Formats: sequence, C-alpha cells, structure tokens
Amino acid sequence: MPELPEVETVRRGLVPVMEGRVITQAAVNREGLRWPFPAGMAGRLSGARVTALRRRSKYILADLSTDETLLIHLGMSGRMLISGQMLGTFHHDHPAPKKHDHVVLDMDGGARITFNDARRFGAMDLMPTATAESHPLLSSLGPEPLGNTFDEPYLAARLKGRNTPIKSALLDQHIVAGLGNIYVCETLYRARIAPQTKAGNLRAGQVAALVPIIREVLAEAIEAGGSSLRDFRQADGELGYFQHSFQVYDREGKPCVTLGCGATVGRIVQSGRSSFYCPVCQR
DNA sequence: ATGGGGGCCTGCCGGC
DNA sequence: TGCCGGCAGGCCCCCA
Repeated sequence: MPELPEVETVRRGLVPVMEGRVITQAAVNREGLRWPFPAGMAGRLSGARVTALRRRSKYILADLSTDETLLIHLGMSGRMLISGQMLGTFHHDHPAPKKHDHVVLDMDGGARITFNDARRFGAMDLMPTATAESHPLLSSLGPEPLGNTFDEPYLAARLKGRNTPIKSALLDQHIVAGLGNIYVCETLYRARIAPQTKAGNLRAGQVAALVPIIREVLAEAIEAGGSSLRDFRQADGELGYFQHSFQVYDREGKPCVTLGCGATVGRIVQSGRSSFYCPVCQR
C-alpha cells in the first residue's frame, strides 16, 4: 500500500518511541510474511537498542546496538500501531491483539509497536548494519527521488531508448526508488505527459520537468502526512495513512481538475495496473 | 537486457 | 442478507 511518503510518515511517527530506545521484548507470531523471518529474529531483537531509524525507498531500516539492522517493508497492507504511549494523553493499556498482528515490539519507554499486515506482502529481515545496502532488496534500487543524485541527466540517461511506457518506467524501482502507482499517476498528470508515452520518446523538456515535479509531489505528500500525523496518532495509535486529495488517482469518470479543461479522467491498464489520466491535458 | 505477465494473500465493495 | 467477481498503493520471478 504505502509509497515513499507514507513510509516516511510512518518512520517519523516511530522515531519518538523507537529511536534511542531498547526493545525489551519482541514477539513473533508466525514464521514469516512474504518470506520467512530470519532465524531467531525475536531473540536477536530483544534487548537491542535502536540507534537510528532510517528510510531507503519504501523500506524502514532500524539500526541496532547489536550491529544488525532490522529491515521493515509494509507491502500493500502493512501497518504499524503504537500503543501505551499517547501524546500527552493518560493512556497505558494495550489494545487486545487483532487478527494479522504478526510482530510485536515492546520498547523500554512503555510503547508497544505492532506490525499488522493482512495481506502479508510485507517483510522483515535482519542483516549486518555494515552491509545493509547490499541486502538483496536494497542493492539494485535506483536513487532516492528526493536525493541529490536524482537529477535530469540521470533520468534522461535511464529513459533513453526505452520502449516501455513512461508510467511503467517511473514505477520501476531500479530507475527511481519509492514511487508507486498513486504518485506516478499524479506526477504524470502534473507533467502533462500521457502515461502511454514511450519513455524513450519524451522530449528533453519533459524529462527535465519530471524531476522537480516528482520531488514536489512527494514532498507535498510527506508534508500532508506530517501534518495529519499530529492528529492521527491517537485513539488506536495507527500511524500512517492520511487522507490526501488526488488530482487523478482513483478519479475515473470525474472531471479533470484543470480549470476550463472540461474533460473526464480516464483509466487504462498498463502492466496490469490502473493508470488514471486526463486524455486532454496529458499528451 | 528488456518488456510483459503471473502469482503471492486477504479484505472490501458493488452488483445481483 | 449472502455470494461472487473484481479490484487494491508492491515486489519477485519467469518467459519470450
């Protein structure tokens, strides 16, 4: 489910209860999610202090005092719930366990973090911190879209000659890491580029425009997540998914929001995924 | 190498 | 109310 902005929002929500804290007890309720958990995961987590909580693409990385790093991927339906330590509110009971609560981390500050994932497309793994970036899930990722190495010359080089639609190219985590279906649709709408356009056929100006637009779309979504987080980590302590208003995503049949356009948002399927777009604005 | 399709899982929503 | 098909924001793997 979550794309880069949602994962970043979750990471920021976890920082106050995890960073610098010791995992006093880890409970693992099943063998694994998408892949088996690493051997002895609960024991390797218990007693470890989280020294830093980082993000790479859609992965959360918790560096531990044991010189291991815990990799967390939320898949499509993964959620992190915080209980036992609410913002200024008197509250220290934990809610009853729910279906699909797969991993539970109790922290020394009194917080409990529960990883719930109905579809089990998520993942957790442990690896030495020193070689974290060579983890198979991370080693071939493209650059961070908000980082310095993601720029126009880079993107132009990666799209050059590619016959795949720009929609698919931007979803390719090897080209740029962290975009998913929603933000690719939103990016192409803002860039006024039709999703069917062959990546290699984009004009230079279009490629140049994509870089700042991708940055803007993601930054705005993180900002929206950050602001909703303040009111969002309450009642059930669920982190993460803010209501965000999209310009085209999931708006099939609704009017294009561009003033005076008057067209209707369309939907096509590309590589098995829905692309939402304005057939008039996007060329 | 590249591009396309299948598969993994469960939950939800709309139509009948 | 229930059943059923279709769909979901991710990612890996296999095939041509």
